Amino acid sequence: MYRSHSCGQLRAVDINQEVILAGWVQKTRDKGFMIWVDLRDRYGITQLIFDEERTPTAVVEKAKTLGREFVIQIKGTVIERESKNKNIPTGDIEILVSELDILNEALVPPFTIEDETDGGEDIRMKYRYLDIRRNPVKNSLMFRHQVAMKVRNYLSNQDFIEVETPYLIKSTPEGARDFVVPSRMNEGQFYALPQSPQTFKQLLMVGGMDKYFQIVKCFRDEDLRADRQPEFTQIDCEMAFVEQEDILTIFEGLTRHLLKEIKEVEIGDFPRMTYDQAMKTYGNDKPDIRFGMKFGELNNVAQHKDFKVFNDAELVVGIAVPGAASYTRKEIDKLIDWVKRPQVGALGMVYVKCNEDGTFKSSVDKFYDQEDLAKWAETTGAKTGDLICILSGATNKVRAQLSALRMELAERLGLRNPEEFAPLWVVDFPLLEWDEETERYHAMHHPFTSPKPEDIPLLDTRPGDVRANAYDLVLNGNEIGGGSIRIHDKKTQALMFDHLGFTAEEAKAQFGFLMDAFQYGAPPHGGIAFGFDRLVAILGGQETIRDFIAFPKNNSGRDVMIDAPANIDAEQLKELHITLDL
RNA sequence: GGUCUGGUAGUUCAGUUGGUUAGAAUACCUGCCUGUCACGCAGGGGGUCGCGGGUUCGAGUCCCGUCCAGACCGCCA
Repeated sequence: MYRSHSCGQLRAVDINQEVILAGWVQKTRDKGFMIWVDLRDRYGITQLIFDEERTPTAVVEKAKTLGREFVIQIKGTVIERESKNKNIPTGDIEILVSELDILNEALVPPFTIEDETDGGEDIRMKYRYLDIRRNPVKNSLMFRHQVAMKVRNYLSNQDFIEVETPYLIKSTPEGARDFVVPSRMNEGQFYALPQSPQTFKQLLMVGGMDKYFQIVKCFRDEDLRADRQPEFTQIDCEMAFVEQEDILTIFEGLTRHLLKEIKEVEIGDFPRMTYDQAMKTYGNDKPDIRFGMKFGELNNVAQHKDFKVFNDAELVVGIAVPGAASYTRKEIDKLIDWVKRPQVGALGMVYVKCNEDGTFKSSVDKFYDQEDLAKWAETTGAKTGDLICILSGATNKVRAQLSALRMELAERLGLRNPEEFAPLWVVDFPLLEWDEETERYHAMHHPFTSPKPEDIPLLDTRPGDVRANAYDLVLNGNEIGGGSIRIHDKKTQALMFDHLGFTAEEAKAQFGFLMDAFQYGAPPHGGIAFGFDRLVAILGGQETIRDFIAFPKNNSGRDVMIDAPANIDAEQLKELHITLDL
């Protein structure tokens, strides 16, 4: 037997018990007459004591050789501490050691295994197995497990069945780049790893599985971000015989359940907002509604004077930044520099200070009088003490820019409280999106999303205005889920492929299996997929998902621990009939 | 593909206008210490200043190139 108890288990009631513990040496405190060792495992820390009078000399001598992260096993007696430690659950007791076995020595780790480690991101990723010993990472992984269990239980209780779908599937040109896998047995051919199990879950609906879910890995060969990994996990769901309303209800229920169970936050009905409303009010299809700073469009009250910049702009729009009228000239200049960075790309920013005495001071006083500025304040909802920040230009660009500014200011003003949760549904997404590069429309969601029936006539005349039965669940400014009611008949699907620029042959080659299936009694169906890593991170109060993934990739998509990707040897390439052209 | 920031001891960082032997904290090693728990005290070892080139009497510091890391933009149906 390696251990009778864990290192987080023993309490005052266990005093006088003989125990066997095993774990890692967190720290030794050698006082000469006495040695204390903090023994750590997943469950906690228990203090061991070796002393001259009560511990066999040979054992004390061995204890002196212990280094950080040595793996040891001890036998001893639980005793009451002379001076207790109120900071840890096992702080009332310690183990008077009688036997000590060093199960494995350890090199000195390259960083400290403590909550506040001295190690940087890079070194911790290289030695991720050591990083996982630290509480913040260990707890994040355990937290992830908890969320996964709640999701499984909830959906299972609602009659959802978890079905595994294949990872080796077929590449399709739409959407993200595929990771491809060469097939040895099928010369010159490649599998692709799924970007999502989309078509398979639809086929499960045709198969009558009715309510399906899967916590599943998905793969996209695109550049990474703090909240984006090339392999990531989705809670993938699909239901048959449902309308949009049914899906929103069930998965609002799931989200509410998670917030209640995990965060003990009770949330009523989630607000809903159309895509158009979200873009107009927040410049963004995933608005963070934990705070205000709603957009005020100022065209009507700002394009009647000689200010050319505004008069030439498609959109003039501002936000009221609470309490920011006190910003100095220098601070405002820095803000203007911030919006002019290439990442944001504004050409400039007009501001209005709403003074405590009710007057306004703006950067465009030359053009506008107090009456004008008062209207701006009214439109943006600015109060005295606020600073109105105004951008102008092409509608889509300006909205994106002002949205970036809004988020940045909220961050700086501490309005993005990670313990506050503000979910909402964004609905009525456009079906199609114009792609400048390819100069054609492509599906905003994916090509299986159904258009709103009443908008179908617009497909030929104003394709950009066709709305889809598509919806996103947004939490604190993050898209945590998205889905749609799918097309379930061959005719509509063919119509969609046609409008997406597929020839009938291309559509058949790539999605013929789905079109075929639709001819054999496909039920109406729809679904949703949640970004599980992101959901867990947000519930855990973080924006970066890496600490919630056991072995994440770095910014360049590398696993620095195992050093992947890597070259393969000539023999493997030959077997796959692949020659490299580098 | 682009913008920005960074790379100096095992680790996290400081390093002035270019100027003596490159510092601090922590980790590590040795010794001391009768209740430690961020133990304390004394001492010690530890550096290809990412890499390559250039300017200069002299480069961690300035210039050019390059590699790596991070954040963001593009991209992510």
